[in-house]
Amino acid sequence: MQPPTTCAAPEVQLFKALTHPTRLAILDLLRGGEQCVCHLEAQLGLRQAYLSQQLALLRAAGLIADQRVGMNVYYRVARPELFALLDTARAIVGGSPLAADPAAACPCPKCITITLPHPERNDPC
Amino acid sequence: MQPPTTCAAPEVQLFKALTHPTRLAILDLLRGGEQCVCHLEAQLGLRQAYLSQQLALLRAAGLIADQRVGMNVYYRVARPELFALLDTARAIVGGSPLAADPAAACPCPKCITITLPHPERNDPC
DNA sequence: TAAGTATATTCCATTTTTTGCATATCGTGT
DNA sequence: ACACGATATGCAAAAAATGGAATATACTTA
Repeated sequence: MQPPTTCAAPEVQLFKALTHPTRLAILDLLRGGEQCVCHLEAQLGLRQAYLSQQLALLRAAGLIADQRVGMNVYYRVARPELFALLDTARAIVGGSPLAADPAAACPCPKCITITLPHPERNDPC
Repeated sequence: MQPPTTCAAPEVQLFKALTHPTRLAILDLLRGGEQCVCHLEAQLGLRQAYLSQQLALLRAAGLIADQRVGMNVYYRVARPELFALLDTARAIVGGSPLAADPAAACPCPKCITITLPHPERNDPC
């Protein structure tokens, strides 16, 4: 409880969720639509448990939503305005929307079976 | 140094500067134009030293700029896009742009001499 | 039901951030 | 030069974020 001048400011929680390179990278990967965890894991080259922690944080902040399909869990951005927010932020600091490593192919069975020839963009498996 | 997938992400620094109710309140007070420190001090009801620390942080982040006029220092938002960022953030989390306490009049001589009758908006003294 | 795969959670040590206090600095007027 | 008002900075204790390891849960398939 602080003086009435320093209000609760729910935006703070939103910004806190965004103060992390990994979490920003995750959101960027979700620009192309929902992605399964294994995809994110492969593209970012991070350990599963660690990635799951960050996903849980973003989920708790209400920024992403998950949907279970068979064996996999697909995540998507819950509020599309988030992308506008990230774009504005980049316009201010002059950053680039993350160069998703095209060489890192997703090892999940879904992607392997389909064998996409030109992974130009993040395709939903 | 992290794997190439987790890039430096300068946005993180921007968001970090925004993860604080006081700093958000300061930026909101600057919506109406530049304000002297004593103004912010009075409106927010915070100790001067503490406020100055937050201002220094925002300054270091390149979000605000200061200008010395006589005895006082006036701060203004360096990147107007910041307001768009804050607006988008509020659209996501559903917050209000801070109800600046109209009862708290600025005690600095500049404001007292002018004796503004209707402080409806943040006027630059 | 049992095993296997995909994803989540909990615990913990380390590092970073926060915040209040004391004090320093800078410009102004006398 | 001196004192004063306005603002800034350094420091230390408390609080929070970070990232790793082990482990738990939830489907699916056999």
